[in-house]
Amino acid sequence: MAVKTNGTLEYDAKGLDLQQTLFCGQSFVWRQCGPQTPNEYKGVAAGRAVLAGCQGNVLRLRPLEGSGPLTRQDDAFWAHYFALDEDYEMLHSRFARSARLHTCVREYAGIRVLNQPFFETLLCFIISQNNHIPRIVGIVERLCQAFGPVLGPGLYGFPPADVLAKATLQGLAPLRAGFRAKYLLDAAEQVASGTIDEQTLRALPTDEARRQLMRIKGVGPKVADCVLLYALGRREVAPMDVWMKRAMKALFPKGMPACAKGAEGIAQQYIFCWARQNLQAGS
DNA sequence: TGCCAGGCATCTA
DNA sequence: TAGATGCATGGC
Repeated sequence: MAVKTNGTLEYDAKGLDLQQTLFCGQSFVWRQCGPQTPNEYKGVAAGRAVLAGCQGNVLRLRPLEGSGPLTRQDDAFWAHYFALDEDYEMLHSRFARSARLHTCVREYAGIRVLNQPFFETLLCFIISQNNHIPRIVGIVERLCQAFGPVLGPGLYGFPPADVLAKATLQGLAPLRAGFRAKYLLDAAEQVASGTIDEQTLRALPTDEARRQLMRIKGVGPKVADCVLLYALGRREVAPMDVWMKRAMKALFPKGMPACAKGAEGIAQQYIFCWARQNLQAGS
């Protein structure tokens, strides 16, 4: 039980590194707090707004100004969001069987693959296509401000699908999302109408779930795999973007070693971060 | 100032 | 069916 009497949540962080996890490119909804609290981050997911910080091996979440105390429902939600229910110690020991993966584990041991809300993740990765991370963050912010619920002073959540589905292309123009605006509308319409249903996707085999996701305009293999990995808990898929391909080629010229099979999602999250630091500078 | 980005849809051969 | 091209916008 992580709920404290002062309305905060405290967890055994189990080695979680917030900086590595929140800013390695799997989520676009977290912001670093001011210079006074450099190790604290504010974020919103599923209409829940928190300040998150790690002290030693304690992950502490507290409500943002204007939102109420955190509850038992928040407790379960955030524990799963930060993957505190996954056995990373076991995964690390599996990765360590490969010399190269061992390096990834050593450098990025604190990275967790987050379990993010489905519709939010879908929108974020539609926005991400052919785009830069700073601009993705900006578009997401404007999307929430324009269509999301007010959670506190200057604080907005993601718009629900039915709200966004009622918007028009003209209405989305201030987001400056470019050609992606029509894709956002199609995603919202299909989710709002039930054509795309999260629970149905969860029950489907991964390949079929991917096919269903790709019926949304603007969702191809890359975006679908990101949604499968980050929102639907499919750890066997890989978001094979440019960096990933480069990293895979650099790390595993003869293919992924057998020891990493079954955990590629997490392994590749490590590789992704390794690639961002090492390949960006060197290639 | 111009290239190009964590893709995808559409067109053409 | 595979390869080429255009897309909106803005970061760098």
